[in-house]
Amino acid sequence: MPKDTFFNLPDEKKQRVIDAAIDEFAERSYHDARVTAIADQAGIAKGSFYQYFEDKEDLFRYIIDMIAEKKLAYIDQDLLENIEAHTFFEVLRELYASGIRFAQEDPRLMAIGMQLASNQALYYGISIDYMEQSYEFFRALLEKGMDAGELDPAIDINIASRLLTMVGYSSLELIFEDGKLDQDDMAIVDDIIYIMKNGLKSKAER
Amino acid sequence: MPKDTFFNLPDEKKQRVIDAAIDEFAERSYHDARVTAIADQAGIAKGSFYQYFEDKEDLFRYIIDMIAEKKLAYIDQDLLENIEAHTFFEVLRELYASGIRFAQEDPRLMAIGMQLASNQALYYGISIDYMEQSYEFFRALLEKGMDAGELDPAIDINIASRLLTMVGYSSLELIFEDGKLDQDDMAIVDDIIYIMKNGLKSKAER
DNA sequence: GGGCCATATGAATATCCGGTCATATGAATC
DNA sequence: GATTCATATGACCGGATATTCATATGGCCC
Repeated sequence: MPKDTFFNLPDEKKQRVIDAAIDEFAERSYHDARVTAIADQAGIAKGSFYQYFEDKEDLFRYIIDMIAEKKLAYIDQDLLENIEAHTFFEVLRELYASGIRFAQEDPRLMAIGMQLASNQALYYGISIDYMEQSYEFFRALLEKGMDAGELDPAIDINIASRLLTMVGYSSLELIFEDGKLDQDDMAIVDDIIYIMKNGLKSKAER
Repeated sequence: MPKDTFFNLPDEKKQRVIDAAIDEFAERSYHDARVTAIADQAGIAKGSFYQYFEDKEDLFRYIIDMIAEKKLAYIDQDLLENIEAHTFFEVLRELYASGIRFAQEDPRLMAIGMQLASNQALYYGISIDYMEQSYEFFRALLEKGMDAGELDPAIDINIASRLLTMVGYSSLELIFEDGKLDQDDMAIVDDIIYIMKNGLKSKAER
């Protein structure tokens, strides 16, 4: 947790520090990110940094928590509250779509999130929780879909929940491959959903 | 390329260096991996390290190439040579299965491979076209499967090839979460193949 | 003005690491 | 035993970085 000194800062200055940190962590891994660069870009003295945060990790965790919170906010709240009124695949589509909206809004946050998601080994304690949360969410969603008869009962829910988490991240990687985002992105999501829904097998062979 | 001095080493000593390197690169990212730690663990002087390799990157590439080669060897060669005689899903199953056999044999090699595959951004300057190769392979496989009428023609081959690559890696991550899943590893592969083949949708709704 | 307190500062410190180099070793050859 | 050559060694250098600390600043209350 950042120190009181940080929270007491004028909003504008606080924001400068947060912005500088996001820039640095988006460009470099946690270990390679430099406190000096963050302080410089924020226009504060290096010493001040340590008046605000215990250490580098303190800031990193703060930023990660902020990203997680922000990402959650991109999911259509109305849909989340009336989840019963939607089909499994509608909800899945909205989840993947919200990931894309989030990435479009601030690619830096996505870059940080992807690092965390894809390289857990490097961030032992820090990332596991968020992954776990995602599994839990998908598990609940899959169970509901199964109860409603929407899903094939032969599916293993544990495996499917992990698969859907990974596929969600894959979609973001796919979309970011060319470096730019455009309206075709939703088409990619729909292609992915199509595969997850119907499988690869030709209809003739079913 | 390592220097001649390295290749002239007695096998036992060579192996000690390789083992130490694998341990270090499995635990830390390329940038965080320490030449000193590798030399120490291998029981050689730091100076000797530079008699064997140009620099850290030289050793890293050597290890990566070794892993790629080893991984390829885990794929059933007979199946690869007679690929025409097998269905798409048979080949897919064997590919995923070989990944698992490889990971079981030496988890350290998998850890290094996963790092590379999932986060090339961390290795600025060291571009390794590992992933691209996998896409290409899956693309060719998908095209063949589509020509044979095994696959749904509505599938986007580019997207599917990336998805299959990612899902392959997901399966490895899945089997590494021991204790959470009470099935044996090949059963996990079969569950994943089932989903990729048939999709999540219930048969009643098709 | 003077005392108090939170905050700001950046030079200094401590640590770590990749890579170099002068020197040592030891085996083979004559 | 002298010479040569490949190999081994670890102290050392240069650079980078996180963190500390003594000092300075500036607002606030009396």
